[in-house]
Amino acid sequence: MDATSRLPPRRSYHHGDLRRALLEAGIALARAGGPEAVVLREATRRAGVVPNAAYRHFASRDALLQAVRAAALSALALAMEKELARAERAGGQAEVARASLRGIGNAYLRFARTEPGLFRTAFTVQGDPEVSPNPDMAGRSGLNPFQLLGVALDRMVEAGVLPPERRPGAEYVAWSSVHGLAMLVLEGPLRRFARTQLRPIEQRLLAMVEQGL
Amino acid sequence: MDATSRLPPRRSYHHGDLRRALLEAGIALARAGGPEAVVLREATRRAGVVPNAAYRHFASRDALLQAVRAAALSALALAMEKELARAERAGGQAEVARASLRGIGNAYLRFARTEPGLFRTAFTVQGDPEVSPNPDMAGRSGLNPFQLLGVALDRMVEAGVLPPERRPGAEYVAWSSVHGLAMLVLEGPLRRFARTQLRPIEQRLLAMVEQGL
DNA sequence: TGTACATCAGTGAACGCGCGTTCACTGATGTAC
DNA sequence: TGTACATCAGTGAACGCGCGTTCACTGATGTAC
Repeated sequence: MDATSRLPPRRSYHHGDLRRALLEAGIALARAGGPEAVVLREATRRAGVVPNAAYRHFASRDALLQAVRAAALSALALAMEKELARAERAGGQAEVARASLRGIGNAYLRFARTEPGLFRTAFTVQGDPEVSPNPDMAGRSGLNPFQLLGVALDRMVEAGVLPPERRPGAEYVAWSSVHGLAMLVLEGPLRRFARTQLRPIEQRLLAMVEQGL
Repeated sequence: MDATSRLPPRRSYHHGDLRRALLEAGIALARAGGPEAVVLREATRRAGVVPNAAYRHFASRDALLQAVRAAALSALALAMEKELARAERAGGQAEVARASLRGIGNAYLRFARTEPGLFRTAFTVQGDPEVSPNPDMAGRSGLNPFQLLGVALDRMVEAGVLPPERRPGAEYVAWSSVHGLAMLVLEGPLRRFARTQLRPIEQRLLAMVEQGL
């Protein structure tokens, strides 16, 4: 697209770190335009390399996309970990647990708001599932976003805020609510809402989850 | 794709009802493969007509897609209306109100489960918003799915089950939860779950919304 | 330290794909007198 | 009821597009002796 994003011709025949360069170009593309914007040829253009050179490092366009996706999930996991750490300084055990769950939800919604392209890349999978726990999708703890939500819910149980019998399956219910709001904001009827209108809706949703679980 | 879906060559030069034929082909395509499967050329093939003939009836591929989308929303609205009517026979006013909200949620989740292609076509908009209330998206009542959710929530307030001050914005919170679950089932971590595993999660989510609102 | 050779990471050129869309056309239909 | 003509709804042929991907290649690098 944009000429500034292309590199000047290299002087050396070898690139040096083409895999990383392609991945970073892919991330930039996803950030700007979501998964469908991750175009192999454009990534090679930005890396200053001929199109087919990508095949030394990625088996296909889809392999590149999956790597970008993993990076996006990892970024979200890192944001969640920060919130969890912050929650630990919240006071009593029950308060820590509640703050953890809210923190996870807030990190998720903030990620959707501030990085819509990466968010969509992370969560709208078109092809096959890929359920395997991939370390590339994780944060520093080695846990991915879904598992980090589990941590927050475990804290709720340990703190006696969530009855143990309601723990199984709780992540699906919590995840659904927050994910749905994120989607409505990104590509649904809430698309045109300003951030100041969104905040109260977000907080109300999180309160509902906390209470209704 | 499939030869059975193509019509034998017409005997008359004029088709007779090409617009309807194209729309129905488009709906069939969306049903089978979601929005990206709504391919103008394939629709004309199925209607037994040359590709550019479509332009007598639709200004562009996107116009056809929007018409299909409206039809999908209308189908959902009809399903919701049925649930609302059924809820009216539920007993006392409070019980009717609760049954209405649950009915709306169930209709939504069932639509996502049984018509994933149409669901995705209805709700994953790639281009511009189109917020205008379009009668083509409505059910018999003239209300679209979002407005029908509003009806259920109004009933909750009238029945005294939902405090009036919590009414504004309630549709966004309710919608988010249910929409999120539908998305996770269609293209998220719940994709591989059997229907019997899904049902309890669905019911629990709806209970949470009812309580947590 | 120097040379021979295998391996690696790029280049160059070209494919086929199916799509949406445009143009100039012609057969069929409906309307006015 | 019959004819003349405008309008409508199709046909036929062709575009350009940018993509992912394959093939045979060559320049650069690393390794063994």
